[in-house]
Amino acid sequence: MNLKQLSLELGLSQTTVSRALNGFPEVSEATRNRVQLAADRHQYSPSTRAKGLATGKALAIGHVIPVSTKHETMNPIFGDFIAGAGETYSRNGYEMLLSIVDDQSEDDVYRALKARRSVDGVVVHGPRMDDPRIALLNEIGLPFVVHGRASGVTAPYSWVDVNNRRAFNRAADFLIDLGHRRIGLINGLEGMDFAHRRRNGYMDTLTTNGIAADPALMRSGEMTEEFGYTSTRYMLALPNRPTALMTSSMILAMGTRRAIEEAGLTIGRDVSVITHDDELSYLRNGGDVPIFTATRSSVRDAGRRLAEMLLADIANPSPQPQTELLEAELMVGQSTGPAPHL
Amino acid sequence: MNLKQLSLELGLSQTTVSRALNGFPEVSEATRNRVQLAADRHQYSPSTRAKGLATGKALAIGHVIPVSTKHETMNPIFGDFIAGAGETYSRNGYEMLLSIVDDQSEDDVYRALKARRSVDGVVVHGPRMDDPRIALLNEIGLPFVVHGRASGVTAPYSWVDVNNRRAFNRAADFLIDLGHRRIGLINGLEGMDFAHRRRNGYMDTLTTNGIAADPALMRSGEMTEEFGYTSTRYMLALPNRPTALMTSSMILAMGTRRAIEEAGLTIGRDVSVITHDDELSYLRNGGDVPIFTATRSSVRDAGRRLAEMLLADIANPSPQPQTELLEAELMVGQSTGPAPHL
DNA sequence: TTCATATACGAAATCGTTTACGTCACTTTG
DNA sequence: CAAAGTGACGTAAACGATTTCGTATATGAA
Repeated sequence: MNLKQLSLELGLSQTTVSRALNGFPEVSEATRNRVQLAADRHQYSPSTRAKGLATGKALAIGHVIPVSTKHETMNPIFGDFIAGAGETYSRNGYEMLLSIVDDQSEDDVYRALKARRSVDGVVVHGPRMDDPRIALLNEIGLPFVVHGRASGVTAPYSWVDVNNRRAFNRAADFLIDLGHRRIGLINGLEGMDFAHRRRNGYMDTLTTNGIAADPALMRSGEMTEEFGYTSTRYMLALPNRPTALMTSSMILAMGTRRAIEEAGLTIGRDVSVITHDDELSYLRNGGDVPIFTATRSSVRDAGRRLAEMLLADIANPSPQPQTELLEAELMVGQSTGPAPHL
Repeated sequence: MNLKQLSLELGLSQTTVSRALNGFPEVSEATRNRVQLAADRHQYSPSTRAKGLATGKALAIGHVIPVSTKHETMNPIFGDFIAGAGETYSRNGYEMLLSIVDDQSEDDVYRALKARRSVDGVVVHGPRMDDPRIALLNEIGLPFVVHGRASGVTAPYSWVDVNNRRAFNRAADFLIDLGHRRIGLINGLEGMDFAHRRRNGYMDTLTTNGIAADPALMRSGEMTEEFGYTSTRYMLALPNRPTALMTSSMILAMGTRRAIEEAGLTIGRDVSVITHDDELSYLRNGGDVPIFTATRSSVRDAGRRLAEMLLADIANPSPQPQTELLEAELMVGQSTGPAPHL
């Protein structure tokens, strides 16, 4: 069923039918009702393609998900993030276009999305330091919001981010208050901006408290369970092993737990662990009492907020970019305790 | 840059330019080259919307991801699955449209996708037993392929699935060969078709070997780490506790491991564990020697195969549906060993 | 020479919407 | 009572491609 057929059946012009359905004032309430009823009856929905052509809007947002070429690894937070964003989109009549792309040819994807006019805006995932995508998107004039920030990029841009630095400040502070002095950090890949900020937060707090950062206690890599395991194993084998560990994700923390238990040690007694928790739906950090003490911030919520911001900017573009910094709360769980006397 | 501008600049008609770029024979090689060069120079790409209107194809595939309303849980395999499918799509010039939807209003989404003509086909995720979506899609005439199967649905349909039954047959056999008689199963939600098949595989093998299935040793629920933990904890507290456990996912297995270790037992010695492993990129099951003995089947690969099947069917529709059954291989790891004498 | 046949290109319709202008019959208003 | 609104609807031109017919020129055969 298309507009022409519908208007023919109603004995009205396409114009009137279109106006009736889109809520324009110059149509009487009587006909509007008549049109609406007929539309419902035939389950009429305007073709997105035709509508897009006519209005110049795509009514779609693009998400470009980078997949590391080396390890074919994709960030597990991604699913929950788009679940949040998707909610907002469908509530506003937008669709979500997904591009999975190896980090090599990412530029081309953005250019293609622009050239083919298939989206009204895009979300930038997993920003790295000095990320070139921001300049690119500004250049080609495609509205965008970044999930995270890109240190080193001076041009203004919109973003939604967690206060990674403060989160890791607080986590480190908490451990130091418990008497820990040897604190390890198992972090994401160096180039990733969030990893950079977390490390800064961690190191700041150490030096503020007169603790020298030890390179042997700082590892960064792909955030897999295995990396958490091997890193922890390595650190626990050090002559002067850490009494506490901070990890950048629940998945890493699971690997950490495996290594700690394999070494015959007990979490929260021999080794304290604090992790960052994105509140992934299938990795709930326990019930009332969290398993891991964690800096917690819902990535699904971030998706919602970011989508709202992007849609708002598309609806009426503003020259100055919007930003939103989400705070992570520190949830004390069973994985931390006073520093042991080694 | 659009077609009109490009053709104007070249001093050709839109027809010729369009034909040149789409590889039609009735255009000389000389002009074709000239056109191609100009198109590249201006980074011209046809507008998907206009192209879609003209051709009647959307050049897009829809993925409808159900999110359980109760627990807001989304299946973690989803990310890797679409990573696989996405590869195939972009190689064939297709785009991927994502709809996150609570399992209540799923029907409406399919109808809307059809009515608005925004996709050429859809992928059905997470089929349940007697899944009504298959009948619906057949009724509204939208090409689709199911990731998994739906027991109880008699109408023919295309699918790509893992041989869940055989996988769990083999896992149970392996445990029985090791001398285990008390074998627990921690499975996905009852209504899910894969869970049903896995349980059948498990029970078949038990009865074949003269072991009565014990309801206390069979749990099913959302496949979260926590469910794995609580289920295992419960089973280990039984008077006649199991010596082996089978779990339906790596995430469940992690919870299982936590419970086992918390109980002061050792995996692979006191309690053997076999899990199904979808080869999620961030949950690699160890290196050369797997951590968990597992029935392994790449969900990313399934995504690739399914996408190819769907595109093929769209290109030239065939009356009889295609199906592909992927076998899982049993990888022996460190989590299994001979049954202990209790 | 003449007619048929390629070859290479163009004019205009088409896809399904939206929307800038009309238009026409009734009120108002001075 | 004539001019000016206004309310309710219609005509037709976009939007940016593809595609169905044509058409002009060159080529070959009769």
